[in-house]
Amino acid sequence: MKLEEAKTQFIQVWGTLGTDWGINRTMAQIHAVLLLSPKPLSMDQLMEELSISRGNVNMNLRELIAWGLVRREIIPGERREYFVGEKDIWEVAKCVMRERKKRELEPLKKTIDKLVKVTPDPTSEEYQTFINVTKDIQKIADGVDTLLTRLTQVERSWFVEKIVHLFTTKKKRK
Amino acid sequence: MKLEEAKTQFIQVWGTLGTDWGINRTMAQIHAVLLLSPKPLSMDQLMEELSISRGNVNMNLRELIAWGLVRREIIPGERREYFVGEKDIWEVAKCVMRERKKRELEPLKKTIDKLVKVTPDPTSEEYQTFINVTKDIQKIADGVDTLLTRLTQVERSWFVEKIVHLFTTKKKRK
DNA sequence: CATAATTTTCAAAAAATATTGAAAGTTTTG
DNA sequence: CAAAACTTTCAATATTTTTTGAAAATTATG
Repeated sequence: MKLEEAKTQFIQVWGTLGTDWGINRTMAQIHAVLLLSPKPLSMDQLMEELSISRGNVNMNLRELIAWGLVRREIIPGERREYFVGEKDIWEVAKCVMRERKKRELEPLKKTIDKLVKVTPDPTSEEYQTFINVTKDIQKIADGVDTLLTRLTQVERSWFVEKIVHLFTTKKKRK
Repeated sequence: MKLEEAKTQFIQVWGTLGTDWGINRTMAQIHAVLLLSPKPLSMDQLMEELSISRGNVNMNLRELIAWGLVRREIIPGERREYFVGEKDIWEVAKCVMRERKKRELEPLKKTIDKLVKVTPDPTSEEYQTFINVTKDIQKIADGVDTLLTRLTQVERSWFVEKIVHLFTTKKKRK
């Protein structure tokens, strides 16, 4: 396969992945283009590459910067701004984990913590079910929180090489 | 807080969570209603509870069943069908992990496996970047695959109680 | 400070996604 | 097997999300 075709396919697959993850397609595609570019790119180059409007590039770049996946780069002597994507995919993954933990897990935990305090009524079956489910969610959410915190702390080499042994060790305890 | 209010809030927060995860709001809300119900519910009860149409309930229930989060329940002597939601949240989490692994991770891996075979051109900087990024994604995707496979095998008690120690053991190696 | 280069904003338009509801389909019952 | 009870489908509609593009804002340059 020729490089150009492969790049197109990559941009497409990364866009689909983004959509699956609730990230808009264009945002993911801009990220893909930056991932594959050895050099920083300007807004005009991104508009050209993806055939999209300036406003669209601008908004999605801002969002990518907020996620920590892209940063501005000023090239001395150049008037216009350039953008660089984080190329270490483990760093990208950690960014996404941190961001989603902050935006989704933490609000969930806050709400659930309130809900488990609902006025008790031990005779009601409805109450029992409610309290069981919410307390269960609370426990799992804590587990996910711990997992994400730990994962965002480990090095890429650890993740890539050691994760296979993660559960095997524990299983021996049985 | 009164139970009714708490239920409403729960349905709302679960719906938001669904939206964040690329699952449609109504599907998540139907799931929430079933989670909180001690008894199986009929389509009519769900329509009533969420003020949505029959067609909508039907389609979203079908999707929930496909995900393995809800099952049909036939009550002897009753003509109409009833539905029950899986209430063990760890089971719910495992369902979601399995389903997304199948729908997202596996297709990604398949495509990336093709893309890393792009025609080599060692002199091109573009080629180098492409191959570095795709091979990196390949490694991380394998790691994620392993992690998900392992996670979907462990018991809820393990996840809730032992996950805290997961990385501490490994860190001692340093 | 006036002009030019570039970025940002945001209302309007387009595209994508979700919902309705009525008709068609299916299963049960007498 | 006809009628009743219930479920499924899907074209039309409504809602939500994304994109555009031109005007406003900002920043650099002479």
